[in-house]
Amino acid sequence: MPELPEVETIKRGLSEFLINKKIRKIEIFCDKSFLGPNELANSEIISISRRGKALLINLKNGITLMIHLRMTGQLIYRSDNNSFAGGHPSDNFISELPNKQTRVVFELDDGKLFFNDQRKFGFVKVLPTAEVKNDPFIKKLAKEPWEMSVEEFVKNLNRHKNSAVKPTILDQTVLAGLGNIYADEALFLSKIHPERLVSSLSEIEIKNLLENSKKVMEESIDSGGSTMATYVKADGTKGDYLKKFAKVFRREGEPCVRCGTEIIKIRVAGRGTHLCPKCQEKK
DNA sequence: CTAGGATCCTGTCAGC
DNA sequence: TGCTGACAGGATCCTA
Repeated sequence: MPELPEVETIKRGLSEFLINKKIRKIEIFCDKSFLGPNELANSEIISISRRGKALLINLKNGITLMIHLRMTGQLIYRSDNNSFAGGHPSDNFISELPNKQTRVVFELDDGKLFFNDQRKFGFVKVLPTAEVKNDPFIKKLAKEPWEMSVEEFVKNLNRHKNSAVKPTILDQTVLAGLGNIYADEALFLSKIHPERLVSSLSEIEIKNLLENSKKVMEESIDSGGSTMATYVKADGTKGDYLKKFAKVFRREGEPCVRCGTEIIKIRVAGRGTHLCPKCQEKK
């Protein structure tokens, strides 16, 4: 997915257009993508928030729409005067909608919000705002790196002493927000090999890892995450926002920016993983 | 309880 | 051209 920075960017982008607007109608093209009753006609959006990678659209009637984009989810807003799109970068940002990847359409009193999702792993879930905190995913979710103390991070990591560090920091109950891109980037900045066991990490390395997790996600938020604005450049050609800050992700074969060694791609716990074999020694 | 692999689903790309 | 397998910005479920 769409990791924490993309969801944060969507939160900010959609807030500009959706606050105080009413949802007139919800059209569901894929039952798997919409969990809960469709009884939200004329409900007003009062705020949009976020917990980890989950987007929360809060309605005046005490209902919250929890949206998780998972791997390929996108939210695309269009009206006569405005448009905004974010999430998994693809031509859906600019193509005619709805299309065959459209799963849910929210008709607003001003424009439409499309939930597109190629792989159908993502979902929109209807639940009482007061129950959001009891949702199984939200309930287990760890703090985001900005709120996480080193002590708590150590404690959470130590539940997985015998696991490799990369899958452990991808575990949202250990630290909220990192996904496959930012995990690789944070490990590169921290000079930690992704396959190192948690038990082998020093106090300093853990502290650096937490700091760098913040840093990579902040940088991405500052550059606008993955949205229409970064997907399509002003001249209409396609941009690649990843190239702006990613030092290792999808850079296999290119020289390391620190030492010039060729970046390699390996597989760790089933996920494609990018690293500099010299800066990130396995030990 | 943890560890690790399979699984959900659609689409694209490399290699024959 | 067509087929086949690998892989994908995530998280859960199942088994050991």
